[in-house]
Amino acid sequence: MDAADPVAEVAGAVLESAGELAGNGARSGAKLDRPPKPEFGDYSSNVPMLLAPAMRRPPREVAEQLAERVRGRLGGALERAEVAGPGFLNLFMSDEWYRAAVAAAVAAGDDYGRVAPTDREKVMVEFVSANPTGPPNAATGRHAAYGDALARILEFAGHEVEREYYVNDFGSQVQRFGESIRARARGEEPPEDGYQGDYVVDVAKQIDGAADMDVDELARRGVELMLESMRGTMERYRVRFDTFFRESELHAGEVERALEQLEGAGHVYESEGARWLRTTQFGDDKDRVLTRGTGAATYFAADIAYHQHKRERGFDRLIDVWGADHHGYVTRMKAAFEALGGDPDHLELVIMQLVNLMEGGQRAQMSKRAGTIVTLDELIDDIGVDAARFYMLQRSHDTTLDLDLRLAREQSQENPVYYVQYAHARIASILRKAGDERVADALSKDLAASEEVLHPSARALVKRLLELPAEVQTAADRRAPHRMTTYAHDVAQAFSAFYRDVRVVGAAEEGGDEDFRLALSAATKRVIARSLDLLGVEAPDHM
RNA sequence: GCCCCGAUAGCUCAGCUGGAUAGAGCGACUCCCUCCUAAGGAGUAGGCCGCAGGUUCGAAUCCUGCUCGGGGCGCCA
Repeated sequence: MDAADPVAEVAGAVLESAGELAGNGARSGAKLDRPPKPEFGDYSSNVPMLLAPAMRRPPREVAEQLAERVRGRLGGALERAEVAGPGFLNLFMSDEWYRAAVAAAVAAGDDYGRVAPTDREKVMVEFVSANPTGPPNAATGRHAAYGDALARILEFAGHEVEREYYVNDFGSQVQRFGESIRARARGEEPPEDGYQGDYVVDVAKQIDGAADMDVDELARRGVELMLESMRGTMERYRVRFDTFFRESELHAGEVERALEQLEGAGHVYESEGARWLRTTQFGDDKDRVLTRGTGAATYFAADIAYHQHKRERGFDRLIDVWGADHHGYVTRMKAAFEALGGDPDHLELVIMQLVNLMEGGQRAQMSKRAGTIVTLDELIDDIGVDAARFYMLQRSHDTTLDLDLRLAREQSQENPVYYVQYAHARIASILRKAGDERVADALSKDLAASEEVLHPSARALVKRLLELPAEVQTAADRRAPHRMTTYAHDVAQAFSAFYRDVRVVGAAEEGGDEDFRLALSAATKRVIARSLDLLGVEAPDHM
């Protein structure tokens, strides 16, 4: 049997058998599922129903033929195979198979769950990229948790990943930031369209002679101070960026170069004194301005240069994490990317839906401009990094997230994250009780040779652990870190049932194999730790 | 008007590249610590999976149309 992936071995047996029956063409859509009820076996396949039309036989008859061949292939790993319902093939695995499966997971050690990509890519994940004119807020927290977790997952799935923060340190907003700092330094109110928040006062205090300083210089220094503070918050939030790329760098020639390239490709025209990109050629509903009548480049032009710059840095794939308010920007960005010769499929623009910070049912506003903010730091102070990250990652990125502070605060002990962490700590406690030497000894045993008769709870737990590689793959492929939160919870739950039904330390007293149970517990601990790590959440040994 | 996202249990949401009797957490109610951590466990109640059609052996899942909610439609960034 394939020691590396017991589930793949089962799937392979089914697919190969199907190929023998109907030829290799008839396999698409074939799946190995985990059935909803124990009576339906450990694994089931819909293959018979898919093959039936091609074979011109009733699905259940096809299933019988398939069962025969699968039995031959799997031998002792299979307890029995049954045909059920409209034509499902249900497989019941033997203890022998389960023991070998645990042995395989244990043997993989900390690498368990790591998947080998068919196509290893160099990926850039650009995220947060919040304007450095205000403190990070809850939305920043969602973007940061998502981008970071996605990067962790892609790395674990075998890709080479770089994390970048694009700093918008250029243009009118930054200008207004400088003006606001100067006003505060002079003890005045910021301009109407400036930044009203108190943090501007703090920034002003940190810059000597701010009252008389040039606005551009003030803006520059202010941005650097904000960035420094952002970096601190991100570090606290366990988010690390490989690079901070400043928009201003692009205005020293990169933007002009990108525009010339577009012009050379014949996608640019002049009208009403402005230069336009013919994005309509690439599916946009209207053309977009590159340089204004004043001659100044638009933000769009800079962004084009930025993405061209990314391409030139040799990435196979660019993933940008954007806020919901940027969705209208997607088509034109992809259009520009394509106009420059890029493959639009290799530029992924992930749109994060909003975070609504609620306070006891009331909506808390999050406008950076008005300065009425619950900052990310305040959120972390309130509910902790682990809960904050887990909460932010629990939901799919394309659903609006309601985060009720009062609830998160009150329930911080009842939070799902604590449930998962508790399971981890509990296993740590069991292993402590057994002792390091006992555990090391158990892990070194030939578990496949164990005579442990698995309790249904143990079987359920093993099956959960075996899902890790597929979950990692799915989370990576679908850019869906939230999958790992559900999975982590499921594993914790499966362990709780195992803990309830099966004694680990002192297993011999109830006729069990302590070595096997210790190893299974250790493997579970690793899986939980891994799942949490991919989310950037800690896995404590004590709680 | 156009574009994006959503609509699943009282609340917040998983499940969505089609499978068997639709799940979790929280909330409500009833129980369980002589026993490796009760931050735990067992159970009960709670669903026209927004509506209407369509495709299919099979639809919460795919397609079309509608309804409602959120967001966006600058020579702002």
